[in-house]
Amino acid sequence: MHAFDILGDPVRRRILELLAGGELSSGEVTAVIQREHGISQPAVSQHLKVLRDNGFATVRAQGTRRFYVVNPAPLREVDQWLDRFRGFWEQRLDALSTEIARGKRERRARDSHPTES
Amino acid sequence: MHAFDILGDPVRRRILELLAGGELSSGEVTAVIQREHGISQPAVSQHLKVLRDNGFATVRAQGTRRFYVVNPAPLREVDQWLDRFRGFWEQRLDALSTEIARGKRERRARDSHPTES
DNA sequence: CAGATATTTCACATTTGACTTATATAAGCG
DNA sequence: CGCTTATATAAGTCAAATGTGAAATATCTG
Repeated sequence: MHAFDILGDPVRRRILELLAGGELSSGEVTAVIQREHGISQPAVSQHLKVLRDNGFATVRAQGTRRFYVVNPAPLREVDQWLDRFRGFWEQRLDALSTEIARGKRERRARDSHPTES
Repeated sequence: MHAFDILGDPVRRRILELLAGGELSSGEVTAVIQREHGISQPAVSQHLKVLRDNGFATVRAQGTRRFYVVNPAPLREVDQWLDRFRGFWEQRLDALSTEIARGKRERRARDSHPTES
C-alpha cells in the first residue's frame, strides 16, 4: 500500500477529485489547478505523470490533447486498508445493514490478493 | 484533508495497524517497528508524536509508560473523501446491498460537517 | 511549410521530512 | 538517593519531492 504516498499531495488529490467528475484534458485540469494553487503548467503535468505512473489515471491521446480518466484500482486498495478501522465508526448501524456491510467487506477481501500493508 | 500526508509514511501506517488491534505502549510499538523497519527509538517516538499531534492517536500515561490508542476520526475523513470514488467499484453489487451502501454513504455525509477536500 | 497550440521532458534550485546521535525528563527500584 | 528503564525532545544531516524556466515533441491550421 503505497497508494497513500501518491495521495499525500494536495494537488494530486485535487486532480483526482476533478477526474472523479469525468474525463478531462490535461489543459482543463491545468486551468483549474493553476487558478486554485498558482503553480506552473509543467508542475501540473508532472503531477499527472505521477498519477499515470502509479495507476491512478489513464490517458487517451486525441490530436494534441491528452484526456485523463481516473483509474479506481489504487483507491480501492486504500479503501481496503481502511477496512481494519471501520469497526471504530460502523458500530452504530442497524443489524441488516451491518450484516451486509460485513459481507461486502469480506467479499472485497476475498476477491483480491493480499499485498503489503 | 491533510490526513493523507500523515498516512503517506509506511511506518505510521504500520503503527496504526498495530493500534487497530488495541492499546499498546510506546515501547511495544517501538519493538515491532524497530524489528520490521530497523529504525531508532527516537524515530518511532517522532512518528508517534505526529500521530498524536494530528489526532490519529491518543495517549494515556501510566507511570513511565505511555499507552497509545487509535483515534478513528481522521481515518473516517479519509473514508469520506473516498466516497466520491466508490461508484467506480461499487457498481457490481446486488440491488439491496447497493441501496444500503448508498444509504450508509448518505447518512455518513449528512452526519458530518463538510471540510476541505 | 511556418506558426500556433497542447503537452511533456529536462536540468536545476529549494524545501520538506525522515532519519541519526546526543541529551533531557520522569518514574521505578535497590 | 544513584542506577536503570521508558519515553520524549533537540540539533543536525541527507535524500526525496516539488517547484521553476527552458526546450523538445507532436498536432493542427492557414
